[in-house]
Amino acid sequence: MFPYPSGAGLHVGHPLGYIATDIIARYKRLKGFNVLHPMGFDSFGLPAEQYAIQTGQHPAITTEENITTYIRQLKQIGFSYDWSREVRTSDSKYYKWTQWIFMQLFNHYYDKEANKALKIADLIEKFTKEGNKSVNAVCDEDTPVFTSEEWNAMSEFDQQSILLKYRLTYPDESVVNWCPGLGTVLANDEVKDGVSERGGFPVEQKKMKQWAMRITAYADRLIDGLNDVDWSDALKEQQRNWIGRSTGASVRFSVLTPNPQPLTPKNIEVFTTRVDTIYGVSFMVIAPELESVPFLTTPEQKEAVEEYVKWVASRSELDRMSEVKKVSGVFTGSYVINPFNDEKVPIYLADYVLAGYGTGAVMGVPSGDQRDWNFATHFNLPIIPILDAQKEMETQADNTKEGKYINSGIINGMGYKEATKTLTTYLEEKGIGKGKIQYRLRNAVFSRQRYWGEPVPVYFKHGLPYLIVESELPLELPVIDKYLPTETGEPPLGRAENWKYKGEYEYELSTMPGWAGSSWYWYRYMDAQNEQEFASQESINYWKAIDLYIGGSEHATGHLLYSRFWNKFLKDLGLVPEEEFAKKLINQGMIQGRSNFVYRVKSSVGEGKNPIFVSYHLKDQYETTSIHVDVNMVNNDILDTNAFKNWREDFVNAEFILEAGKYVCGVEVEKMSKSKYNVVNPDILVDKVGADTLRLYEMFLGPLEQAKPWNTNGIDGSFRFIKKVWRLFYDDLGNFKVKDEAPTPAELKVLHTAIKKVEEDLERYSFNTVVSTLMICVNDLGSLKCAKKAILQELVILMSPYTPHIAEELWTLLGNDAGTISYASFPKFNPGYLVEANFEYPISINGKVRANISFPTDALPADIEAGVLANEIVQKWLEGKAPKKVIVVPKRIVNVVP
RNA sequence: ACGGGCGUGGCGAAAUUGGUAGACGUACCAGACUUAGGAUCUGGCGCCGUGAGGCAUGGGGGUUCGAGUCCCUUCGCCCGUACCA
Repeated sequence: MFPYPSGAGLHVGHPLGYIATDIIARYKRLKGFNVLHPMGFDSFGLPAEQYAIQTGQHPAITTEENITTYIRQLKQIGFSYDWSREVRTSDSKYYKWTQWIFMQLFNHYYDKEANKALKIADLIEKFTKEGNKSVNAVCDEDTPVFTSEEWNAMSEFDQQSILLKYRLTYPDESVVNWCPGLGTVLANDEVKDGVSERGGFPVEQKKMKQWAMRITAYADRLIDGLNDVDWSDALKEQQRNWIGRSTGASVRFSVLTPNPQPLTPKNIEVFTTRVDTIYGVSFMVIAPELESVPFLTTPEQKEAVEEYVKWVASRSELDRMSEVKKVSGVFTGSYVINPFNDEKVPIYLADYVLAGYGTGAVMGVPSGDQRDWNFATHFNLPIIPILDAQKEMETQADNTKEGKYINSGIINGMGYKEATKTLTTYLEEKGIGKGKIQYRLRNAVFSRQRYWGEPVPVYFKHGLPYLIVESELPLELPVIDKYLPTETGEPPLGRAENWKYKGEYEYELSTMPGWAGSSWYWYRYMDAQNEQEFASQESINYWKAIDLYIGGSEHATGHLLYSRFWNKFLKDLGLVPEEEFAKKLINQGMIQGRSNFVYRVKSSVGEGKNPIFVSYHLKDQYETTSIHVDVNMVNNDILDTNAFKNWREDFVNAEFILEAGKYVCGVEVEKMSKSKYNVVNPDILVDKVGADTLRLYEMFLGPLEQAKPWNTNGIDGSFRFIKKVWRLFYDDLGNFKVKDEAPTPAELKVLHTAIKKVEEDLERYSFNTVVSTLMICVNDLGSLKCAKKAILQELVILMSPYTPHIAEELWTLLGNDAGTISYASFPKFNPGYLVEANFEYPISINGKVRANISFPTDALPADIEAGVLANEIVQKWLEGKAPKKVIVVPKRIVNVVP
């Protein structure tokens, strides 16, 4: 995943995934593959704009500077990127195509019959010929049904308004997450616990006109496609939950109110996943936020209802979440009629029903749902058992589906499956409901009231949006002098002079969200310079999709979902070949900060006193204050006291109470942040120990997927490895000692054990164990005093994915041409060199093969042939040579080449 | 509450399908070479035991010739979602 180029530069957590992909890229190249391993920058975004607001500096300038830093840092770590393919989402040559894809979305609708996106032009043709009755397409709920005559008689305005209900991107008046602190709207995945993910500002619900993406059209394919990708279960499950598909039925209840008004709804529709419990309905609950509430309220209940609605509105998101268990609600005075048994059912308001999900109305079945049971118990509503297997109705609901139905009219005596089918059929026959699939996923808001993003290639005529002409792309971001919203509350683009299409029509003033540019960028890598297409068909069909994608799991319901959506859309258009854009995904674990502390003795603070710091294990003997200390002055938790004295003016005269002559610091794992002085910049490490050591160490730290605190305590080991490798080539006096002699079997064994292990581990993306293997190999060769060119040359190739710099240097020292290390030169494993491998023979117990007995080949007495009974072999072996150890390995046969 | 994952020495961790648990690295201890060492090399390093040996993968139980690995149960931790009808 490409990075957002932040002002802080690369920190030590960033390269983790990049090192891993670089290793795989280099390894695959060694094996002869053609590898596309690029890098780019997600360079539109909020921080650069916030900075611009504060300083007046144009975001393009800050972004450019940051990217320069990033590139310098990345190059320093030695990534083998093909920089000629670099992309930047804020480059107009790039966002031209982001805008182009937006236009395609505007020009397409989702056809349920074809189960793919089709051209709006085709839809118009259908409307002209046969209206929309026969059209089975994804559209807004309120889309009217019309005939071809009606369509053809419509004004341009009305026709365009209707088409907007079908387009895959459309302006929509909807409730959005408005963040006053940031002055923009946020997507659901950008809001965490009622505050903005970035900045932590409060977020409120507000009705606004916004561009939206009809991602819900792809809900099913987004769920189904998860079966075909090699992603972690946790991540797939997260996406499934986010999409939240539930299968059930919608049922329409007719309203019975003593005081009907013109705006009183005639029916209330509910969605239920348990239509089989319909005979157990004893009340209905609707969300207090629904517009129809006042029209369902009787005069007697008016006061109570208004009070309740007010109370609900006054409660913050946090209050609501913390009081989930508490039952609250109020009776409206009105009723609905259960269409199955004509029972009169009271309508209540309660805040456990969400306005935003389904229809905002729920049928209450206390016998089958715990929340409904709580509600019914609280308000003394009847609890009707509907299954003969249900029991203990006095203490809790029973949501199992076992048993036969009772008290249930047409489904009495049936089981769950049959009942559901019968009821759904009945609903559809009578026209009072239907089988329905409900999603939690909302259409994605696609506008940000911001400057630093892609302009939307749209202008407005008579209040309706029109696309600009394709040849006019890119629609470049205009220059403005201030980055705040206008005085009238319009987005910053409202400040741009002459920001009008053909000098006449208003352009869209909001820009695209951060995820626009990142939802297709991997295709641009395939053909980064193309000016005619976002990438040529030839290059797309050659590279197809991402084979290995590495990045944080925080993108589960954002980038990774939107990218899948856009990819499926592009596939529908026949522009890309694969349904899923990333076949294999690894979520790298977050690198946490590891803070170090010093402990200042409280009594040493004050005028004229020198501050005294006490070492960690002695601190309990004093009253102390713990102070964050810069981790860059600490090595293996031992403080560099001189550096510490020079760190801050008030510490110049610091005194220390040491233990064993050292100052030991305390440790805590926290988030990496400047204020905690625990941010480790890779530059410092590269200076100290070199890029190869950093790469090696980051991989050695533990499994890639695992979150772990950054800890440089073990980095010396990786550095020592590099030095040990060097000593295989040079003696203590600095003389080159490699000789062109034939390797011994022992040396070959060491090398080939390593080749086998490295290859196996890299094929299963076990990055950390490879480092161990390399270390063992170098240690063993050191013990053997091996300085044979044939061995060392292969070793160099083997370690080159991890430590490319030193490998390249040693490669040329061995007399090879620089740069030739990368071509199909991965050493071939020869099992014949594993001369100590065991032979295994089956042992039978009670006539059944239960085990194999194994022993080393060199212990094999000469007169034994394969196939002789195990017991006999063991006997002969015992006679021939005393065994050190006998290992019995059942049900396992290893093929060995002696 | 639900979903996903995890629990192994002082620490980071290995153990690919059930098959010699703790590889490798750190830290620590001892020794060698050294004016010196934050260099290098050698040896030791799960726990109990002088020893032979015994006990050990959060706890308890099970399957198996054999369990860190599979099953049940329980405790603890992390991540995600949160009244989704």
